[in-house]
Amino acid sequence: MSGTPRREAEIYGAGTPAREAMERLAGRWTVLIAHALEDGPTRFNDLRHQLGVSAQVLARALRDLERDGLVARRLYPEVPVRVEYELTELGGTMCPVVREIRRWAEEVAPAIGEARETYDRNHRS
Amino acid sequence: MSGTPRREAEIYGAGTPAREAMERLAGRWTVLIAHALEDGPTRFNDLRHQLGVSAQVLARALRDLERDGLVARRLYPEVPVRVEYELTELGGTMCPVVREIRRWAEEVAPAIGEARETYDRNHRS
DNA sequence: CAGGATCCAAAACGATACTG
DNA sequence: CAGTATCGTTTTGGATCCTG
Repeated sequence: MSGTPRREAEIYGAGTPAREAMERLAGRWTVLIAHALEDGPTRFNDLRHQLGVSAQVLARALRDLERDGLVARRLYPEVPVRVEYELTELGGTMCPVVREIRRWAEEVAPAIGEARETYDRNHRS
Repeated sequence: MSGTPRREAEIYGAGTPAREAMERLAGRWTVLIAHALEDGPTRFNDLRHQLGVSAQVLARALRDLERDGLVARRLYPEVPVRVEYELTELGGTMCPVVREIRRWAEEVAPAIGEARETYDRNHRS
């Protein structure tokens, strides 16, 4: 299902591989998953719990990442089954970027919260 | 490093400020807008054309960014009206991060494209 | 030109139920 | 445990019309 659902205007770099890669990183779950996998292989339900996301969505996100060669899926045929996800070498290149994003987020979170309050206070109906 | 079941850091739970900031940066338009504004103030329709997005969506994205104190809106009461958007000082802190993201995207785009083709070929229904 | 208002289509999400 | 299938809901984006 996650084939090529993209079809937008052809501007700037839209449609180019670089923009697609950018949009992948900017995807809603990519950064969170990458951050979670940074510490090593992680099981499906662990991931699910950490991100607070439904199995449905997580499965699809992981499949998309696997498709892009950023994440590897490893099946251990035990009983019960164990499946671990880990960053590929390519996926590992996201780590520094993700770390930057996270650092930025922590740094500006308070300021953003303040700005938002101010905005809401002034822009009330 | 491997085999160490450290669960030291629980990922940011949904609702925390840091995660919210992270999700804002990971938002679909934030990075693209930040990148466009990096070169200086830009007009609404310029932005619109560069991103290839509808006025509606752009307006909403810009308003959200303005609310978070990342972007400033400047109105020039000329005829016709001119409105320019620019990064605030807070918003400017996104630039290094965005640059990193973009650099990463360009670097891995070919590999991702290849991985995707391979995946699709092997996983063809 | 810059956007709000409205309506509509498509995508994303979540909950539940079910399978290997 | 690790998913898939189905369904209903929510979110998101686009198109069109309209205003200052």
